[in-house]
Amino acid sequence: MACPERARIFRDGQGSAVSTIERQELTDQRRKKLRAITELGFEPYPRTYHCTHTIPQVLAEYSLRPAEELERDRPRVRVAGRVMTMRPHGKAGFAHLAGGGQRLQVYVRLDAVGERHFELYKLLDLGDLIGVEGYMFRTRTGELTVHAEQLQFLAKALLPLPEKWHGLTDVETRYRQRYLDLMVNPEVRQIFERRAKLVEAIRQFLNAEGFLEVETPMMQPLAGGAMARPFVTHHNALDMDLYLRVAPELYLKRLIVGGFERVYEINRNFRNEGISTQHNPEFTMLEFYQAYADYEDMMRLSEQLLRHVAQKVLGGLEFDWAGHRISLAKFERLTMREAIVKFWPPEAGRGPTLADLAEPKNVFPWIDVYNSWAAAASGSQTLTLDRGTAPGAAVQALFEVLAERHLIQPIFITEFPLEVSPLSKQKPDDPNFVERFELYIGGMEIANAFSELNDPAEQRDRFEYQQMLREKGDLAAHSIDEDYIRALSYGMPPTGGEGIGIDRLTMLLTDSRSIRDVILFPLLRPQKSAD
RNA sequence: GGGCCGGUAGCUCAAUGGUAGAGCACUGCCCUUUUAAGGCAGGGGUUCUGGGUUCGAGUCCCAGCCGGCUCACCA
Repeated sequence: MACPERARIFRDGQGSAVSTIERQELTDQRRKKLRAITELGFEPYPRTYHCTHTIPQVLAEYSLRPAEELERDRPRVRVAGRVMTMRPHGKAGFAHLAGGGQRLQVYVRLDAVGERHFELYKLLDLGDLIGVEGYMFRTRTGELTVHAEQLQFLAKALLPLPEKWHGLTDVETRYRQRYLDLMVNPEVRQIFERRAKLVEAIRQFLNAEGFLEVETPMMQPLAGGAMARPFVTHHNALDMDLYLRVAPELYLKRLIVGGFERVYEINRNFRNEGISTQHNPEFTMLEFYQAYADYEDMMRLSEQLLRHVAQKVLGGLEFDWAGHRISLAKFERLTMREAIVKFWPPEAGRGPTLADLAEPKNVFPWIDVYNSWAAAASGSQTLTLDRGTAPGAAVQALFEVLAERHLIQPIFITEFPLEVSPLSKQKPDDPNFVERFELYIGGMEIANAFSELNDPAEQRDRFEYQQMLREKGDLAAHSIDEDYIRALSYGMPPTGGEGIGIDRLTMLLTDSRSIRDVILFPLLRPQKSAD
C-alpha cells in the first residue's frame, strides 16, 4: 500500500497551509483504519462488486411493500453506495448508503454478519464506499432497510465529508470541488440531471422534425458567426494560429449550401469576454438551421421546441424563476422600437413615439433625454456610447438599458438594426432593419435568430463594414470570411437560423440565478500552489 | 477592469482591541430497530498572506491573494 509517511504541503489560494492527502490528522486516522480493514482480510481497493440492484431500484421495488410481506419473503439484494450516516449501537448499527442520488438504510448486527464483518462496520468512516448483501425489511419506525448479512469494503474516503446537516455552502469550494457538492447537496445533482434531460428533449424534438445533428470545427482559422472576442491558440505542426469558435454559425450554413437542409449542433462556444452570473467563457449553444424558412418560421419552431422541452423536463409549461411565475403558454412579440416606446420610464418625461424612431439616427436625442433623467434618478444607469457609435447600435443599446429587465414572460423582440446584424437579411420595406429576433425570458436573452442573409454581394458589404469597425478597434467585430462568401456564391436557399443558449435555458428550468450553478465546472481563477 | 461585501478547526458558524469558542465531523469507553440516535471523556487553530499602529490585533490601518454580488463588455 502506498502511503508515504512524509507530508507534501501545498498552499491554497488563501495562502494557508493545506496538506493534500498526505498530512492531516483526520487523514492519518483514516489511513490507519484502511490498514486495519486490510488486516481483517478485506481488499483495500477491490476491482468490482456485482449488485443486484441500484439504490433507486431497491427503493422503487420495495418502498410500497408492507413490513409483513417483506418479513415473509425476505427478498435478497446486493447494493453498493457511499456511507453517508452511521449510528452505531454497541453490537449493532445503522448506516445510510447514497447512490444514484438516493439513500438506503442498512442495518448491521453482529449476530447477523459475524465478527469479521462487524469489525469492518466499526472501522467505516463517513464517505467510505461499501457493498452490502442481505434481505429487505422494515424497522420499527417503518423505514425500508437492508438487513445485512455480508459487507464488502469497496473504497476508503481518506478525506472527511462536509458537515452532514448544513452541507457544503461555501460557493468557491462547491465549484472547485464539484464532486463534494454533488455528494452532499442532492439538489445540485438534480440540476444536472435536469440539464441532461433538457438536452435530450431538444435532440428528440429536432430529430423528429427532420434535423440532422452535426459537428463542426471548434478550432477555426477565423472566428466568425457572432460578435465576440475569441480565444487564440496555436497549432504547432501547421505553425498556425487558430481561434476557439465563438459560434458554429458559418459552418452550419455551409452545410445548408451543401444540401443538408435541416441541421443542428449542440456544443461549446468560447468567448473571451467578461464573466458574470450570465456569462461563462465556455458555454453550450444549440444552433439550428432550416432551409426554405425565415425568421417567422423560426419563431413558431422556437415556441414548439421550448414547449416540448418544458413538457418533457417539467411536465408542464409553467415554472418559477427568481420569484416570477413564468408561463410558456404564450409568447408575446414586440419590435425593438416598440419595446423602447413601451418601456420608456414615465418619470423621464415624454418618450419617443414609433414615428420618432423611424430613422435610427433619430435615437440620439432620445438617448440624451434618457441620460439627463437617469443621471439625476438614483438607481438608473446612464448610457454611454463610444464616439462614432452607429445609429443602429445606439437603438439596440437604448433598448437593452430600458427594456431587457422587464422581459420576464416569453417575448420575441423583432426587427433589429442593420448595423448590429451582419448576417441577417434586411426587411424588404425598411433596409435599416433586419428580419431578426431575440427571445427573452426571465430578463435574459435565451435565443437569437434571423432570416439568414444569402446574397453574397450584400454579405461582402456587411463584412467590409465589420472590418472597418475592427480597424477602429472593435475586437468583437467580424473578420471577412472569404470562403463563406464563396459558399454563398454557389447559392444558399432562403434559410432561417437560430441559436439557443443551453446554459441559460437550464437556469430558467432549474430556478438557478447563476450560470455557474448549471455548469459542472465553471471557470475559476486557478488556485496557486507552492511547495 | 470599477464599486460593495466577505475569508476564523475538516464542515457550518461565534468571539467590545485583552487567555480563539460552539455544533457537526474526529478519538476512547458504554449501548442489538436508530435516523440531526444517545451518554461520558478527549484531541484538533500560521484566525487568507505580508507589512504597520498598539503594552497587547481575529478585531484597527496599508498592500496583496482568493471568492461572492454588482457595474462595464457580451449570449
